[in-house]
Parts: sequence; structure tokens; C-alpha cells
Amino acid sequence: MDTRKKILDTASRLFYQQGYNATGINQIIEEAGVAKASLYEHFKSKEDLLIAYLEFMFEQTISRFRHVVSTKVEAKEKISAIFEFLSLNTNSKGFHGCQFLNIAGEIPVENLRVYDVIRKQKNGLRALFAEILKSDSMGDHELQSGESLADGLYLLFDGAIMSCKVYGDSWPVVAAHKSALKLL
Amino acid sequence: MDTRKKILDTASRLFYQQGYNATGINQIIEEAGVAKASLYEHFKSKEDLLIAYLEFMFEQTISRFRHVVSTKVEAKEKISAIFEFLSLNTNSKGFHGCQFLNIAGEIPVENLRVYDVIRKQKNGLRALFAEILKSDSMGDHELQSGESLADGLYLLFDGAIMSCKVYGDSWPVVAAHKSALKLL
DNA sequence: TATAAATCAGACCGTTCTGTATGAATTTTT
DNA sequence: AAAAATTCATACAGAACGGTCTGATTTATA
Repeated sequence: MDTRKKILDTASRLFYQQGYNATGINQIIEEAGVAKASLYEHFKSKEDLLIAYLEFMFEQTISRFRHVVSTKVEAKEKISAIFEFLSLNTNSKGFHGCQFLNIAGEIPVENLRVYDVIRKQKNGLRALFAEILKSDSMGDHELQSGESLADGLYLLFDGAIMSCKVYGDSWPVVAAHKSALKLL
Repeated sequence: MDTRKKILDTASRLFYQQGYNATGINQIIEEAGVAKASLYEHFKSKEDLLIAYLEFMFEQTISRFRHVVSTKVEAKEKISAIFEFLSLNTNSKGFHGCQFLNIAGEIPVENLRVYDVIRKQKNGLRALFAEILKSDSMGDHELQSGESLADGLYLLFDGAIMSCKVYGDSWPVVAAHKSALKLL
């Protein structure tokens, strides 16, 4: 198997399960079954590995959400599908919160390399909500502009992920889902 | 000045500004103007200092929010007051996100000592929203139980704090505020 | 088969970390 | 003033960290 992929996969799993700072280079190479010198040939620093992890997760999360949404036609059902998909994750055994918000908690905001990827993913989510609302005729949300409503849904979504991790329970997704539908 | 308080104040500032892991014991004692031995006489470990910090912030945040709410009478205005107070914080120079969610991002969920305090603060917030809605006659929120609505407001709130940190901007508070009012 | 590229194991470096030990100096209490 | 408690400065222990280097060994290319 590709050495680079072995490293990235192992690092991704460990970064997500136990956090970035808590994961040492030595553990990564050991569990990946790879020499330390090999790791530093593919990634010139631990931070480079972190960036690769975040980019990897960006592609994965956004494409999954877009796929879930594409199975529905009505805006309301697309929104519901997103929260149901989230519920699937928060209920699964391997759930440890949002990959991006977790890193945001460990890395200082001054680190633009890291935060640019984090914001890119969040912007992707917001854009998805905005597109769903845009391609919709119902309601015409007079009290709130479409942008602001999309951001409201996004905040419920991210608040729910974070809360699920803190509480070790998925009731926040249920509450967020209900509130989201009420906002439409 | 009281040595213990000097230590706790300095640690609180540093933990909030640069994070828990990024703050070393040596920096704390240096900036507090205190000997290392003194620190370990008041706090038997760094984790004990973290707990003290969280408990300290718990008292402070909850009492501040309760005070802000107490200046209004109508539920809608109480809710608005909370988000306006949040906006005050997110716009201030020293804002670095939520003290509790920041720590949650650094400490593994298995650490119950830490997470119990974090959940205590979140429960305090949820209870505050629930009380506000309970003491209110308007609407009778038939679609959503009072509990679930309170949690919706809480999720908007926490989502906004987290997002403000990630974006380095306070637009999320505005969006959350608008959505919160729409939920009422 | 010969050459080049990739991966290997692991010693090693310098730094940083939390936490302990010591014994003197200072402050508070009696 | 004497006794007790606190705080002082600092050296040290022990471990973990990210990262570099070496030189052998395997794998792929020509």
C-alpha cells in the first residue's frame, strides 16, 4: 500500500480520536508501520501533516453532505436529510465531534494555514445551506434574508455537533433539527 | 495580594488567551511573580489549577448572564439582552471564544473532572433559557416543547460563540440573534 | 542485471514539560 | 520577641516531544 496514504490515514484516525497535541509522531509511525524518515520525506513537519488531514477531511465531509442532499428535492427535506445524517454520525461509536472545531480548540487563531482550511469547510457548509434555500420558492422569508437564515441553520448545526461531543449524547441534534424546521 | 489569587488570575488569563496546553507552569509562576513551590502548595497539579479556573469562570459567566437578564421583564427582551451581551464580548479585543468549549477542544472527553464542570456551565445556560421561556405566556409554542425550544436557543448561542472565534468576526451573533427571535 | 529511488530501523539532539526537593528568607501569629 | 507558617529561588529528575542523520536494505526502473 502507498506509504503516504498509510501515514495520512493513521494520522487522521489518531488526530480525530485523541486530538492533535495528544498524538505524537512516534505513535503515528508505529501504528502506520512506517519509518520516521519516511514520514518526513512525505510531510516536512507535523503541521504539514495536520494541514493534509484537514484538507482530506474537507473533501470528505463536504462531498458527503452534498451527496446526502442530492437525494432529496424539496428544501425542507434536504435540510432534514442533513440533520438526519448528522444524527447518524453523533450516534455512531466513533464520534468525537467535528474534526475542524476540534482542531480549532487546539491551535491558536494566529495560525492562518490551519484556520484557512477550517474556515473553508465552514464556508462550504454555509454555502450548502444557502444553495438549498435559494433554490426554493416556499415562504420568501421576509423577516430574515436568505443568507442570514442559512447562517442560522449552520449555527444550529455546528452548535449541535459541539454539544453532542460535550454531552456524549445526541439530543442536541434532535433539538437543532426541530429548531431548524421551525426557522424555515 | 493573596498568592493563591495571583496564581489563579494569571493562569485564568493565560489559559484563556493562549490555551491550556500552550501555557506552561513556568510561564504562570513567572507572570504571577510567584515561586514554583508556592504554586504547588496551593494547587497540587496543573489539572487542579485547570479545574479551579473552570469553576471560577462558571461562577462568573453564569452570574453575569443572570444579571443581564434581570434588567428586562419580557421574555423576548431577556433573550435579546443575552445576545447583545454576547455581542459585547465577541466585539471586544480580548475575545478568544468560550472558555469552556476551548478547554473541551484540548481535553479528552474521558476526563470527567473537567467535563463535569463544562457540562455544569452549559446546563446553567440551558436552564437560564428554559426559565425565561417558562415565565412567559406568549405564544405557547405548540410545535416545540419549551425544553426543546430553550435548547434551540442555547445551540444558536454556543454555535455563535464558536463561530465568532473561528471567523474572527461577530456576524454569527447577529445571525444567531435573528434566528433566536424568529424561534420565539 | 545494473542503477536509481524509496523505505527501513533506530540512535541521537536539543528543547520543553510537569513535578519534587532543599534550605534560606520572609511574613504572620502567638 | 519567639514560634509557626508561608513564600522564596533554584537546581534537578524523569519523561516526552519534534526533528535530523546515518547507513543498510528493499523496491522499482531502465
